[in-house]
Amino acid sequence: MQIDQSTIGNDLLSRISSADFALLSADLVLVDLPRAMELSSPGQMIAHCWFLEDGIASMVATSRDGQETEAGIVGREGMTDVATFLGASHTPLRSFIQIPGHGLRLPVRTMTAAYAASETIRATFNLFAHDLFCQVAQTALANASYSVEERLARWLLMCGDRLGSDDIALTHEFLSVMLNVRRAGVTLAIQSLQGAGFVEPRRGAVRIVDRDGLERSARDAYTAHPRRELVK
Amino acid sequence: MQIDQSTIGNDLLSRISSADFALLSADLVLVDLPRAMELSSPGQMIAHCWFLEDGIASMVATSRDGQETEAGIVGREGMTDVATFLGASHTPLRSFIQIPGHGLRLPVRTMTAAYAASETIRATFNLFAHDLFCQVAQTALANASYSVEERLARWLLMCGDRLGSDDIALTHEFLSVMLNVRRAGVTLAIQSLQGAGFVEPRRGAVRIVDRDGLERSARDAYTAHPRRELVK
DNA sequence: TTCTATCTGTACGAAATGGTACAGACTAAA
DNA sequence: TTTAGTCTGTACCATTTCGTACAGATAGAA
Repeated sequence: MQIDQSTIGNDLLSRISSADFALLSADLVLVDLPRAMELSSPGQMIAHCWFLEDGIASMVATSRDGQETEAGIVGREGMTDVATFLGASHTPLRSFIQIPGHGLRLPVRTMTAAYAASETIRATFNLFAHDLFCQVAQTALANASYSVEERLARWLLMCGDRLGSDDIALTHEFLSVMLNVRRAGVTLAIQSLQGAGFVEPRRGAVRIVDRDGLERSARDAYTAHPRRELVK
Repeated sequence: MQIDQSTIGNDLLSRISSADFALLSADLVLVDLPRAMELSSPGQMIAHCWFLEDGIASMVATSRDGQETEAGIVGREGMTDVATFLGASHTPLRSFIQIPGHGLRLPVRTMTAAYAASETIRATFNLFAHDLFCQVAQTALANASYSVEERLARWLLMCGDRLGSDDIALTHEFLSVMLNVRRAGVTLAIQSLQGAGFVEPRRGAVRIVDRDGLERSARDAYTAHPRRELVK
């Protein structure tokens, strides 16, 4: 059963030409993406690419001693893992579903074949890879230079962008793991942002109520929405 | 005056086939790379790619408020900037020469044409891009999870790898900017590593005297040498 | 040699963050 | 409605790192 390109919410898949889409469509499978589902694991061969339609996947950098920090996030504007079309059979990053949703699964073999066959697919996917690269570099900067509150603000904004929503359903505990800070530190940062009137805490969630204010809170840790370059 | 591939010390250029090399060689220009030379600047069009033969280039992530942190480094194993062949006309990163040396300059136009023309060039360069991506992700992790001393140890090891030397000629002041820590913090970290017998400070330089010890100091912030995957 | 600029070592309080613990609030299941 | 589990708010001290300052050491220029 073929998937109709016009019904697709993933930006990469909907933007490519119908000829390019035809290179992929036979092997695309619509799947549920429940919370915590692991999309790729460090050190393991990657079997599938994942194109998100909604929800958010997180890419975390890991070290052998168990440290984990989020390097980047991907929503409907992208896919995981770029290692596949860049020719690496595995990745040191762990990708998993942070906010559940739906997406499309594609065997790596089909991805690499289409990438090899079509210059326009390469152009589209390479730009996404570059975009993600920049996001990760920005995360490295944020982790070295900005306070917990600023990093949290950046993170909420990036999630909001990708969800197209101002409700971000994640616990303080979870946020603290992503940002590599204390759980109590997240609570304090949220309170501070709440005091300024930028967010409203809920149990198990945070709601953005003043996006501009939140952007100011993030200072320049949060810059442009990554889609901008692709969409322009 | 053509450049002979066999005389080239850059790993990317020496590894590609002679047919692939022929796509580039007419436009390659051998250049000196003095300290602080800017190879690409945030927000500006990229005119040339740079292939290092020795020395080290630094890629720093920048924000508008003037924060700067090193996201990754590149030596003879690679080039800058990956944005060129990934199809982005500019990059948010600033690249400059950290440790002077020599290299080859190539117009972006030639790079993109060769990338479009040759699947094997794509394979080689894409793997490098993925490698660099992983390095930057690891930097994001290090910045969030490790102490100044651990990050410094990682950084010295990465430099040593790329230089093929244990003498790293950089001042504390410079290191502090790269790591986004106090200059005095670098001094203390070096003293600690010296006390353990892993490095020896010189004026304007640090010498690695016990590589294994330094690796232990870096804990798991420093993992594998990035060349491993490419060379294997 | 002498001078000057740069680099390094050291010190101090201030601020941010970590580690940990515990109580109250909320939610969902029994 | 009760109960158990989870989540959030708060507190305390320890540790790391920052900001800053200044003196001594070193290298190169005059």
